[in-house]
Amino acid sequence: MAKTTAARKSKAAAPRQEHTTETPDALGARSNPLDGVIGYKVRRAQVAIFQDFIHHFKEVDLRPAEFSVLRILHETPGLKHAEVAGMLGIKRTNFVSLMDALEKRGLATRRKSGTDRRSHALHLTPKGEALLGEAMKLFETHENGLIRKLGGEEVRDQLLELLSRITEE
Amino acid sequence: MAKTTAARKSKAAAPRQEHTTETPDALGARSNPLDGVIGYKVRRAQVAIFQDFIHHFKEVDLRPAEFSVLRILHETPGLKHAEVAGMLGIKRTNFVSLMDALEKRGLATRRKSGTDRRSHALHLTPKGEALLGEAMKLFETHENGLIRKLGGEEVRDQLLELLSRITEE
DNA sequence: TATTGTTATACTCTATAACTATA
DNA sequence: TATAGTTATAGAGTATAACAATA
Repeated sequence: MAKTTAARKSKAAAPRQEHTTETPDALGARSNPLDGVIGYKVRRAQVAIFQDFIHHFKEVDLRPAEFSVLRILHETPGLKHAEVAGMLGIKRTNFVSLMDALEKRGLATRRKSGTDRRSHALHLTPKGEALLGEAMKLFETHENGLIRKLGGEEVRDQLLELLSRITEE
Repeated sequence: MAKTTAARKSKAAAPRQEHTTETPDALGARSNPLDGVIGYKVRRAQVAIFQDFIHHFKEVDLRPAEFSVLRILHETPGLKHAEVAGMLGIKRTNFVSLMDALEKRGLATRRKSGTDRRSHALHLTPKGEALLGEAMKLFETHENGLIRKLGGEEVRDQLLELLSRITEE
């Protein structure tokens, strides 16, 4: 691997394993000084995963965020806009068009809440439940492909745990 | 529902203790069915890292991709558009405006190549080298913060290795 | 013919301000 | 006053088609 530029000295105790992977100088991928950069690697992985997702989900025409909304509303029906947006990690203002699209396709609905007439209780329609069923099969294929690449479910769990350390605070 | 989201008892990846955070059902962060999804976690981590990057790089006004270009041209001067774009993982057509901005700020230059007059040899200016020097210090701070969160450089290397398994193929 | 840089364009994702209707 | 949903808008990031100069 590429020894991130200079400073790599701190904590002399850390055993420096040499890791002799001779990364090939392929087409658009010559070895570059970014290979040891966490953000770069995470972004490249995210792009690769989302592309694979889109590829697998072509027949149900769902993007990652849309699929996530369906899953959330399936697991916890009746949530409000702000709640679902929060779980997705997007602004509530950007959730509107997302929910519009799902409603327009007849996959989800907004019901006026009885307790607070400002908010909406969000639910899947039967058609939404049916499409989610289809989508879950495609998701299994997609996710299992990733798990296989990683080396199994335990490695997957290990990766998720490491990523949580970055996200948590 | 998901079979993949089951079994979650793997031992932590690295030399780091159990960290008994009883994940609070905080503001926009109630426990949700996406927590075991690789793509979701990777995306959340990527967003968090980039936000932290932007925050640290405010005083040099460089976004991740721009900083990456400076680093690449510092390490390997004379590369062509298509080569740098390939290392960044973006289309060459989208690299043009990125390079335009760097050139307009006087940080990098395009020189006509002698061997192939279609292409440009890209170089940093002295001003670009100087700004990169400043930026590298900010980068160290940013990156060291991530490494500390992860639990050390070995854990970082472990994460990079797992992410490579996804990207490689 | 193929490739390099380029323009134009469009679509997605994200971010901010301000409005409305409720509370 | 504050909150939930909404609209409008602007900025990045990414994708495709097509063109001129050069190979």
